Amino acid sequence: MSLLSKLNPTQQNAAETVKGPLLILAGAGSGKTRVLTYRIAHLINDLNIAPWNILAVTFTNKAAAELKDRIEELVGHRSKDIWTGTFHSICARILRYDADKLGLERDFTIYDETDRRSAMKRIFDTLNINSEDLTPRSVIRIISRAKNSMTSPTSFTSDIENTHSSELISELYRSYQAELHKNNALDFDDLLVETVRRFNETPSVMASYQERFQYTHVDEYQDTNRPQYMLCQQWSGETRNLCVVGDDDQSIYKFRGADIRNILDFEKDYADAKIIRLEQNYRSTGRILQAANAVISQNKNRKGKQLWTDDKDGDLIDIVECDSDRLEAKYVVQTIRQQISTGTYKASEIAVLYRTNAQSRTLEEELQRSGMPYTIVGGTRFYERREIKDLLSYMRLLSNPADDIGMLRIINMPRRGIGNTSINQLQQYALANNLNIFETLSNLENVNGLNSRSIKSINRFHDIIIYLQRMKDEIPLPEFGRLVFEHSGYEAMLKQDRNHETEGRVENIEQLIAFMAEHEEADPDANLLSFLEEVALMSPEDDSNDTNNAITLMTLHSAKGLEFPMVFITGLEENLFPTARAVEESRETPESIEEERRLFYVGITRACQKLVITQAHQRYAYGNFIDCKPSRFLMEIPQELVFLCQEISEANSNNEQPYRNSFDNAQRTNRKIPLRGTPKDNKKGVHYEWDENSNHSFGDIIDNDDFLSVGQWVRHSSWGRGQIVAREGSGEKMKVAVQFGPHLKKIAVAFAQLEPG
DNA sequence: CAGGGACAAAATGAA
DNA sequence: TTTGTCCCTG
Repeated sequence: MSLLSKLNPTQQNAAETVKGPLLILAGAGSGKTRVLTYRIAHLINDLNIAPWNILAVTFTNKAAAELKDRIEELVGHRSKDIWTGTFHSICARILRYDADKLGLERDFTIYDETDRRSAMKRIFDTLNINSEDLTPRSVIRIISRAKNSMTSPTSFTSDIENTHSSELISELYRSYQAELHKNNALDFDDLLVETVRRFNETPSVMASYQERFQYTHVDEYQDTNRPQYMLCQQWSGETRNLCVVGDDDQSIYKFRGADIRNILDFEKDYADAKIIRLEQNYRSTGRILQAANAVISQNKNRKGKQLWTDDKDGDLIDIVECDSDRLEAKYVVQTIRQQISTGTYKASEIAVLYRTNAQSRTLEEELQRSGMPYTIVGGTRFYERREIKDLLSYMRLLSNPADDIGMLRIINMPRRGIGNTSINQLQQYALANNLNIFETLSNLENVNGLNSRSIKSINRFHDIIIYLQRMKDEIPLPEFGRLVFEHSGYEAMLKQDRNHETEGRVENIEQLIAFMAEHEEADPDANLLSFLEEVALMSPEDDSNDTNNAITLMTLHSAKGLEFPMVFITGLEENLFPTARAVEESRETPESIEEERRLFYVGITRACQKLVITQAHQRYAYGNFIDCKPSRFLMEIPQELVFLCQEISEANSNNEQPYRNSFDNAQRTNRKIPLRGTPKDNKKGVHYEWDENSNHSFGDIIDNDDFLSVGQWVRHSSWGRGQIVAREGSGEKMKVAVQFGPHLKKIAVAFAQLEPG
């Protein structure tokens, strides 16, 4: 019996069409991963194609791993040799593997957003740029856009909406590339652009890959940008066995250069292309699909398709109006609690989606208050935490000493007596002699203006780096990670000021070391470089932790490709979803709202059975409340599909303390909170650290004439007026109990650090 | 060169 | 309102 008999006729057709260009227009939930899986298995099993001749590009590394697993179930261990990965990871692999032939250093570092911003900032500093409307950030944005449309510094003209400053930007672009080159680094965009460029320059290398990639598959084709489009052409080469899968209605990455025309014009690019539409949906109920179809049909710019299902109509879609974002979160959490307690859905079957990462905070607080398990995908990502970036910068520097950005990050972290003046001298010397900073460290006697103490400190640092460099290939990866942590002095620094915050940091680093162990275990050829690469190219969806029994919180973008039995989409308000920017742009170009609508469409089609959409009348942002109007998208859902309900504030406001986000947040994270007295009483800022372990009791009386005496009122920017009800100690170490709020329900105990004297 | 005050920026989405 | 960065001072 044939492998493909498990597919429906259209799917079968798609899996069997292996020669020539093929576009599979796959609607949401139409089983495209299934088709890809079976298609590749069919190639290997039935057509005897060698696995290493098959390439499959997916949107995340996790998706790649899943695809491989599923293929393995059909063809066994042979699946190991299939080339899979994201565009970025495959390019990185190629660039490293053939670095020498392509004119690169093999150990190049991959710069992320923060790194490239630091690099640009450095350029701003050296060129002494102080422009009103140009910031490192905005320039990076423009350069990134240029790269995504394959525009080099030389061909850069003012075609990208900048007026008079195009020459300057072109100059900055050039300098930026020079800086990266000097640091032996590539940024995310370069991985793609450089592969395309170097393939063109070195046809022999390109030919070797074309020979290898006999059958190329690209998932999520609607979100490819210009360089990715060109890679598709290069990789599929003369065989033109290119199978792209996508859905024009789900194109949501315009901001990073995705060009929806790639999919809309596929037939023009490949005249002999075959097109197969998958429109039967196996995921959602009838009503959810009807809503999705109705919404997306408002878009003009699309190929057009109608999803249909054999499934039942299912529940109505709940649309819930809430008074505020806080109540919205409460409603979501309450509803989830109900569903879980009645056993209708498990936590892992529920997802809460939102437009912007910032919205997760309120939801997170409410979930935490209710004690329900949840996991946040993306957001403040693990690898962007300070301590993790610092430690990774050490490791990066050790594998690529030319990486000045990493060097600058850690040369005085932990503080080791290398101050700004010394660092500036080093930088100047490096610049003048065309060296990187690491190289100047062994030439200190030639650097002007260093005093003997600085030289001593720098030498000590230099020794640390040399030692670690020597050790990097001597011991297993996780052991090495620990060595870096200890030997760099980072551990000592964290241990020195022991509080809740630093304990969290130590835990994070432990976790990083655990990842290193995992990485080494997964890949016998693992080394420091491969670990750093994996980390750099990780997508937020990739490092989602234990999702086994937790509610999932994520942005709509991250939700692409996933499905959940029950889905909440929150914040359906004008200027939030669609975003203010999209609303504004749509005044001139009405179609700019369409991308947002597609995003909403993606959200709706994530739901299998139950969809709840919420909207708030008021939202808390930048410290005050703003009024919100319901999103236009809400009106696009046909009324007969909707159950409308309202969530009124009175129902909840009775016994809740009046504190807003920052209070809970601060208590939870034990962050230092600046608490200022009223100007009349106290002109100096005083820092408090919340001390949850204090057993200080409410009635203690400590009398004192100091400005923080009992009975004194103080004001905090978020929590309003509070009164000191108790105090302990004096001078630098003083505990003060401050009470906020009218009902005397909550006592905040503070640990004060006063000005000496 | 560490610590504090003044001031600006923040939040669209992400490999 | 909160957070990060720059510059100034002791």
